[in-house]
Amino acid sequence: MKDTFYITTTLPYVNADPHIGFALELVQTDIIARAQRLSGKDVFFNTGTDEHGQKIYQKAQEERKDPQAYVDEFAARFGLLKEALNVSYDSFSRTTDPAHIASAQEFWRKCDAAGDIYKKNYKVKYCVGCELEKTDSELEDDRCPLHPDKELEIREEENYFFRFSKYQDKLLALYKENLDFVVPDMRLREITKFVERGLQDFSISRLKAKMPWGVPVPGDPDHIMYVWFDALVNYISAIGWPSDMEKFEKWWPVVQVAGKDNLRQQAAMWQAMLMSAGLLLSRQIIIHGFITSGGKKMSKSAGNVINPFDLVEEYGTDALRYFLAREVNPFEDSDVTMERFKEAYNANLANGLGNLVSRIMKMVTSYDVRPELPSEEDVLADDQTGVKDILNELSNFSFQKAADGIWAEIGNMDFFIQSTQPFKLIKTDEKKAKEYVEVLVIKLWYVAIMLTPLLPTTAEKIKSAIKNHEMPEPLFMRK
RNA sequence: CGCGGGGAGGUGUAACGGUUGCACAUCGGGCUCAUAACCCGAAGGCAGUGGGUUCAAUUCCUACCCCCGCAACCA
Repeated sequence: MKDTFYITTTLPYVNADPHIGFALELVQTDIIARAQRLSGKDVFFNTGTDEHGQKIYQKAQEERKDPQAYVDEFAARFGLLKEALNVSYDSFSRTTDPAHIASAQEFWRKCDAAGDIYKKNYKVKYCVGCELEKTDSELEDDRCPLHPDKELEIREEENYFFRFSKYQDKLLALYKENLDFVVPDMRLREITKFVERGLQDFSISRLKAKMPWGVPVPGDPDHIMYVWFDALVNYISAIGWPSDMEKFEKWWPVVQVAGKDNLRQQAAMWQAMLMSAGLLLSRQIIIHGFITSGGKKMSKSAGNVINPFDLVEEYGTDALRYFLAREVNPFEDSDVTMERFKEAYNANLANGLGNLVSRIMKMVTSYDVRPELPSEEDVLADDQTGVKDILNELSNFSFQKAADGIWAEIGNMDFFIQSTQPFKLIKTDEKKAKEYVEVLVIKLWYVAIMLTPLLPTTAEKIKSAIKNHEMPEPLFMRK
């Protein structure tokens, strides 16, 4: 079995500040990456930013900025998530990077050589009121909601199209033969149904005269690649395709983590593009749900936006990681409110884990218990400790189940202290008391190792306190 | 008949063809090592509604009601 593992998030589009939905995707991906590393795999973890396209171009113009300066600024803001969420990515890909641009162009040539790219007239609906092109989903009753009294103009332009329709059967075969190609199941069913209904070729270029901010189409100076086409190629450009094929071969294929809004693009369009270019398909697509706030989609106007940086500021990195891993359903939409966050924080981190560490380490240090600890490597290799099971669950996206298992163990340990009462026994039977505390600290050692992918900093603090035989600072203060 | 997801104690949620589990909140008891934390116990759900399959359904099927996403070039 290949002992390398390549995983990536989607690249968020940089027309707004990072929000908690993307934080969810990053943390989920990071947990899997860390669990795989602990299991002994050689891991490559990619994320980055998608920086081309009309919306960015417009925004930059509105703010009277050079598009590159504009995206540089946003890329830096997304880069701050690395530290805020303590994510262990190996590569931060930006689609404006020259190597990526060259890769996207080579990819285009491959698809073109396969006969899958052709020119066609593309009809767009244009609202003269807004002076903007409109898509069907932006319209109400086939009219611009902002200018319902004005007729929409139909404008035509020549675009390049990708022969998506050609790959319908191959895609269906892929889904049928590879039942965990998309997880969860319901998303595989959803994409299968979608493809069964028939595919339309999609436009993959824009006129440069209208929208210059993108990757130039090879051999046609009048056209710019449509942002989707360019952005998807990042998954292979990030690992060296085509300039460093040795690196590419080492890591490809990829496990992709994406939101449910990205199902089609990742599980169908991108796979068809890979087929066209003659590359191996992705290994697996994991589709997470959305985070809602107060039962509603987060929006500035509703005033219910939850900013990941604010949560980290108030509760800390590991508290946010904990919440996203355990209190949020990895596949379904989940509601997040500040109340719920605080409740989960106090119950499980302050009163649960944090308090347990304090009570055990207090006894360890005052009774001077110095157990022999198995090495971390030995614990990871031992089937009996339950650590392996936890890592497996984390690798298989069962974040909640893994966390439930760890917190059940925390509960057991609190119960063990209560029922053996070493703090009382120390006065009458010192040897026995110390034996109990020794059992506890070894169990805590295992717990710390299990926690590593979920709460890396906290796990490190616990391990360090145990190894150094010292009372740690409180891990999570009550709020 | 466009596609898909969901309706469970005060709130939020998990699993499951055969005593509904967990967290928070509430009530009673215990402990003092600990972050007024921890442990034990109690109360609280006819599992949206009607029908069906089954020895047995919250779990499978079906109809209806309600909520939520998506419906392609919007990344």
